[in-house]
Amino acid sequence: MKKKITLKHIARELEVSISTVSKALKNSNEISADTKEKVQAFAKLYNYRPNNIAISLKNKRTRNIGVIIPDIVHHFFTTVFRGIEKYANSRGYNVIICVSDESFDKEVINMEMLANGSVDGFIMSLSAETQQKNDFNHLKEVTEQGIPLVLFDRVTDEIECDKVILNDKEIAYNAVKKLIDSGKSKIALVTTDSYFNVSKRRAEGYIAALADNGIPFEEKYVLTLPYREIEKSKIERFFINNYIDAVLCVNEVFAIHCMAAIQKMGKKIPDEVSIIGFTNGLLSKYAVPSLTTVAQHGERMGQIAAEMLIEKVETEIEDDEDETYRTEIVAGTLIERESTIN
Amino acid sequence: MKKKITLKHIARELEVSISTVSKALKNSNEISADTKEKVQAFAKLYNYRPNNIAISLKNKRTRNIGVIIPDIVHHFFTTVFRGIEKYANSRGYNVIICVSDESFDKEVINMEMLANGSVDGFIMSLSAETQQKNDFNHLKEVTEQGIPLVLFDRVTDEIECDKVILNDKEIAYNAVKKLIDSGKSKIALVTTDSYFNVSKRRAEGYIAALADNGIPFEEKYVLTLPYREIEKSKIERFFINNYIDAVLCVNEVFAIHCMAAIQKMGKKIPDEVSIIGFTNGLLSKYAVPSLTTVAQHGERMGQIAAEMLIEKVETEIEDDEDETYRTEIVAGTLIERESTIN
DNA sequence: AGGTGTTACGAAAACGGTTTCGTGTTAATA
DNA sequence: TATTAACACGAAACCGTTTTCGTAACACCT
Repeated sequence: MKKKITLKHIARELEVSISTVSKALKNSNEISADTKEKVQAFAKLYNYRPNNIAISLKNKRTRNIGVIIPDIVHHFFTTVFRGIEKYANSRGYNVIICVSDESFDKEVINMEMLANGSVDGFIMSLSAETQQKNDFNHLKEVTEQGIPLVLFDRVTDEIECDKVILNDKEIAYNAVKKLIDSGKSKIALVTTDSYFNVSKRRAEGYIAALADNGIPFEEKYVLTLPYREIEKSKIERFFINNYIDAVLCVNEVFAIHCMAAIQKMGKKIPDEVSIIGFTNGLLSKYAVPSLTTVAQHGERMGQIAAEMLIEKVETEIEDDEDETYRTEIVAGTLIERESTIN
Repeated sequence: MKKKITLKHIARELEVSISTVSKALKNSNEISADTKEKVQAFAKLYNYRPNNIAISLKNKRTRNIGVIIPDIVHHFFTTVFRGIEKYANSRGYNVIICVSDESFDKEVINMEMLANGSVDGFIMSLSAETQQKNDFNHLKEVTEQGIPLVLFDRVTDEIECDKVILNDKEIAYNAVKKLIDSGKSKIALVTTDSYFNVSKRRAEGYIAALADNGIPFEEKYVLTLPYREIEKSKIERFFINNYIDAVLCVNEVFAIHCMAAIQKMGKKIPDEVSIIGFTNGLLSKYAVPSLTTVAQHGERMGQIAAEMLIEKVETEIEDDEDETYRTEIVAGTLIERESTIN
């Protein structure tokens, strides 16, 4: 077993001091060409690599980014994560990931674990429970310690920090507009509980589009589903009890379920009922008929979040001047497929 | 901005030594009850938390696990990751994740980055390129340094370490057997290039099942597709040129594509053509007809991998006794849905 | 009074680096 | 010949912990 070699070993072996070795490896011009060559050759031979932990301790910078997301087996979050990871890596950062599993407590524990020196900053999307409780003290504590934080998708106004979100309202508006333009008027909204900010914003777009086109908003056309454990029968009843000719769903899985329920009733998609979902994942692409959907550009969101975070991490903030925070809005794209009329 | 408080701060404030503070916080009985109380109260008041990095440096243990996977936007890998993360977290470990993006070079770079003190051990699944090149020196170097490594799913015989794999051959055998039992005999295999060990093992099961049931193996019934960028026309031609009544696909996406091609020809699934895939993801569940598939139990695989790794990480190996390695085999489960005849 | 034991604490080394500053040696300059 | 500057290197502090070891102060026993 070859143990890792340290500066101390090299120094002892070459009968120089540790400082000399350190400087020689950094090509410092304090050190003679001779010595540098000797040290560098030796280091190369024994494959010397500096210990990251020691460097982190010294520099008070870990080059680690903490990412906290509600779920990892989830298309949108994984695409965002890919964007983060790619960009962070290209900048020499590693990513530590924690999954809150939609739980407030886990989110808090994970943040606290990572906040004690393990990471230089956080990128996160709030858990369902956190949004419901509306308790953001763990975020406050972190930012008060001067640790940068970037929130994406599931954000909150309560915390001042950089944010990346989709233009949820506008794109939902556009989606509904498209349904209306294709002749639909009995348009349902299938959504989650309103403590999801994202769903709330999408609902606003839905309502605005109806209003602007002279279609009355009807409460009964809104179906609210739990985030997990969807009851098929509830969906089926909804479509049986309401005459509906188009549906906007706030995610892909809801859309697929709606599609199944509608097809089960013997209605044709898109002619009798059109469907638009959110999250341009595999399901939308491979569904039969394929699903018109809002691409959220998760990878781009992730990259932007990582850019913003690293920017903050790497710029020393002067104590006197106040921080400024940005909210970056990514425009969704409506991907038109077979579930809507062209 | 509240800066993080350290032992030194507490010591100065309370006019005791750093060692006393450290011991007091650990409830050492070297310290008087009075002093302990004082220190602990102060620490609590100022919300003292020890610096992870300093502890890591001191203990030469990071409580970080490095996970290197080929892709993150991939159902199977995310489920495995979830298993790893859950278990690791419950044991007080954090997970640093790197994505090799199926590239050998990235895999090497990522390993080297993490091997210099950032993690206590690795869990990984080989990139496509690594399997193709058959070059595992980066793995050797890591294990030679005494850093534990657990390989899952895409493993190699070239490296001695703990491994977790699916019973690919057996479960493929069972799947094909099921197709045969339901009256099928023209059974196609849709697979990836054979440098994927996983595909190779599944092909063996396929061939064995045919042989055991007196069905001749025919090369022309094997369709090899690239891992990415699938050409639909190639699949369609395959089914047009060959009379086939059942298909075994080594993954879900291939299965969905086959299904589309078969349906396009106007053939009925499962009566005219039955399909079985691997990876029990959303696609299989929500496809129409829904897809019979082999559940790989990714989350369990992940948990087992994490257990094995942490076990190795936490047991000091005596230099004299040799290490022993295990290969844990997880039994897949055939989930029967509508794409096969019951 | 001398020896022994206990209690309660501090000094210092260690983990593996970086960096500042001091200094001995040599060469160039006045 | 004395002064100075450049060069090449080492000592030591520092990052924030843990842990070993030494010891002052006191009590107890003979």
